[in-house]
Amino acid sequence: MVQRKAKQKTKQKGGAEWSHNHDHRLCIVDALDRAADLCAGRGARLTSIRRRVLELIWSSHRPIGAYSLLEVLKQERANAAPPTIYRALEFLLEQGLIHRIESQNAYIGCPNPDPDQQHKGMFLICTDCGNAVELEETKIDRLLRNSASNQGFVIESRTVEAAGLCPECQVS
Amino acid sequence: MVQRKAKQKTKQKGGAEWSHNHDHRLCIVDALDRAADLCAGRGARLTSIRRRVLELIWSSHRPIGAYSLLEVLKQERANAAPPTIYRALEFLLEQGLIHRIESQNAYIGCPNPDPDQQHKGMFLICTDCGNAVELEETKIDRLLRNSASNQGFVIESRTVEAAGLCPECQVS
DNA sequence: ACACAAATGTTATATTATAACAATTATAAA
DNA sequence: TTTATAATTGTTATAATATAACATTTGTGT
Ligand SMILES: [Zn+2]
Ligand SMILES: [Zn+2]
Ligand SMILES: [Zn+2]
Ligand SMILES: [Zn+2]
Repeated sequence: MVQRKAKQKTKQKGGAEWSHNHDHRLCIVDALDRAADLCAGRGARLTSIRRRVLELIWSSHRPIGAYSLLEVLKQERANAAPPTIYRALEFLLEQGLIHRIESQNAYIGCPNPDPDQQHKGMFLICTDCGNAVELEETKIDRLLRNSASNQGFVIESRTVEAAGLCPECQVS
Repeated sequence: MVQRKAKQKTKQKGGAEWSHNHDHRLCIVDALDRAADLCAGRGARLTSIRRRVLELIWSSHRPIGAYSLLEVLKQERANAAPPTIYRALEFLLEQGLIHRIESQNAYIGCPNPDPDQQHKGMFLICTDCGNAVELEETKIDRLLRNSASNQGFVIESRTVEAAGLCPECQVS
């Protein structure tokens, strides 16, 4: 287990992400710590490339594209190429550490990776500032499963992405 | 107004789409008729290319990609090129006659285009047969809007796509 | 040290989508 | 009907996203 002290105390409240001025360094540190723990517990190897890509994804709360990541990574690692990024993304997705935003061909860190099973997030995405936050709405999930079930359909995975204006971007 | 006789009588019940053996010619005819009516009512021009692309999209209940459409269209119209397809898709999306399935970069016909406002569908997509059906769940939509609203977020559009097994593909 | 598997490097290519400008066609005013 | 105008389509090129295939290197356990 990686050294971590009083993680609970540093962890921020849910919804803090809409605040454009929160201390984002904590988001990054927490995400990398959780990732290290999860991978260690699973015997999965969070190599330096993978860790760095995860860190780059967490550089903001905005979904980021594969080639944007590549552009940055290339400055530190001259031989980085598309497969470098896509392999890291594949690993991080498998480990449930990031999610793919289908409507943007982009990737975002999962703020609450599940140790047991990987989940697919539900997102609110601001069309103005670009920030996205993950919902934890089991009710919606249940209702969707029920609707499907009424037609005899069994859901295995789902994509829910809502675009609109976050509270900070509604100048009113 | 295009000639249409007793459309109500030919129209199939909701959910018929999961039946792999329904009379799909009726789906196509209805879709093209409705499209013609809607466009006429709006002064929008359903040109032969646009109409043909819509027909090709309706050739099944499976989402179809732009380049698959192009492949077919090229056989009838030698000078068809990517812009030919993408312009038609853009028009059909604007008119609310088709939807884009984000998780597949593919397009599917809307079985119930709204004369007034265009909506974004919610889909159940079978991973086995590939068929997709559109849900009409206002409850889910309302719940999602409420969840967003609790965070001060205002939804403008949304993507809901659930993958799984349709009743016909659950061999059990 | 050795064998093996996993990860990364490298080159090429596939897939999806748009930009830019020219030519044609539909619409309606003169 | 002619003519002006806007909408649509043709055409060529390129951007953006993603994967295939195979070589090389690195990590892990024996
Ligand atoms: Zn943050
Ligand atoms: Zn915002
Ligand atoms: Zn049908
Ligand atoms: Zn099926």
